[in-house]
Amino acid sequence: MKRSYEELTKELKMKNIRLSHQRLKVLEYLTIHMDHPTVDQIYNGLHKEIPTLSKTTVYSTLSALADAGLVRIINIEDNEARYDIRVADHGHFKCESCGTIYDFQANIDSLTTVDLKRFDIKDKNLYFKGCCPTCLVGKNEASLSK
Amino acid sequence: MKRSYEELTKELKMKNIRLSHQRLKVLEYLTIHMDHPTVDQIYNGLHKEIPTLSKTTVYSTLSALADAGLVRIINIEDNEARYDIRVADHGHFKCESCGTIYDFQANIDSLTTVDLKRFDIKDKNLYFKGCCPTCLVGKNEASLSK
DNA sequence: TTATTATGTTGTAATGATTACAATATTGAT
DNA sequence: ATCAATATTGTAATCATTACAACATAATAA
Ligand SMILES: [Mn+2]
Ligand SMILES: [Mn+2]
Ligand SMILES: [Zn+2]
Ligand SMILES: [Zn+2]
Repeated sequence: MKRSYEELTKELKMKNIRLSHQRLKVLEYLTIHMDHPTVDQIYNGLHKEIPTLSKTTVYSTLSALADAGLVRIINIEDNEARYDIRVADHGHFKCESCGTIYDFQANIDSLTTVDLKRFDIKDKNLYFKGCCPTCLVGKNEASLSK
Repeated sequence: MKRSYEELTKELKMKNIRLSHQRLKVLEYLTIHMDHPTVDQIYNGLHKEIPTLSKTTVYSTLSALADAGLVRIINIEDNEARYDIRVADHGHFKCESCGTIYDFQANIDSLTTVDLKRFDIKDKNLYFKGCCPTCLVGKNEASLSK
C-alpha cells in the first residue's frame, strides 16, 4: 500500500537512517510495487524520475533498509535477489512457469522445533516452488489440444 | 551416511542417469559430507582423487542430480549455492556468526494454507537465520570480560 | 570384442549480479 | 553559512555460474 512521504520520512527517522531523496524514492517504489521487484526493476522504474540515479545507490539503499528491518531480502532464485516491503512473517510461492512470486499466509511460528532449543533465531523464511493456477490452466489446454 | 558404490549406482540407474566415475564420486562425496558443501568444497575435495576433474563437471553433475531429485539445492546465502543429499523435508538454520548450516526437523506439511489451494506445489523450503549455541557461548564470554 | 552413436567431461571464455573504491554532492547540526 | 559526517555516483573489480566446442567415455548392438 502506498504511503505518504511524511509516513516514509517518519519510518526512516525512527530507524536513524539519514534522509535522502533516493532513499525516499526507493522506499516509495517498494510500497507501490509489492510484487517483489529485483534491483534492476527498481532502478529502471526510478530512472525515469531520477535520471542521475546510480544502481550502486539502489544496492546500498536496499542494504541499509534491510539492516534497519524496513525491507526483506528474498533469495528464492539463485541468480537475483528480490525485495519485499512486507516484513511481517509470510511465505512465498514462486511459479516456475511464469516467474511470479506470490505471498501466502502461514503460521511459521507454529514450527517451533526442539532441535533449535538453544538457538537464537533472528529471521524465518519459507518458500515453495511449483506452478500457479494461471499457468496450470495453460498447461491443461496444451495437453487437451494434443 | 556413506553408501556403497553398488547402492549409488543403483540410485543413478533408477533415475536413468548415465553412469560415470565423476557422478559416482560427487554423489559419494555428498553422502560423506552432509554439512551442505559448496561447489568449491566438492571440487576441492574430489580434486585430490581425480586430478582431471573440472569444476564445470561438478556443476553439471549437481544439476543433473538435482533434476532427478537425488540432491537438493539450498539457496540461503545470496552468493553461493549449497548442496544437500538429504532430500526429505527438513529445515535449515544458518548461523550468521560461524556460517554453519544446521538441519532441523519441522513439520512443513502442517503449513497447509488456504492461499495456495489451487497451486501445484513441487518443492518446499524452510530456513532460519541467527546465532548457534556454540557462537552464543563465545558472545556471552566476550560481553562478560568487558 | 568392436563399431557406432549418444552423452559426459574438460578447459576456456563469457555472463551478469554484486561489491569496492575514490571523487563529488548532500545532509544535519552548529 | 560553515563544517564534518555521510550519501551518491561512475567505474572497475570480483566471483559464482553458464556457454561452448573439442575431446573422451558409456551404452548398445552387431
Ligand atoms: Mn512477500
Ligand atoms: Mn540439510
Ligand atoms: Zn505462473
Ligand atoms: Zn555459529
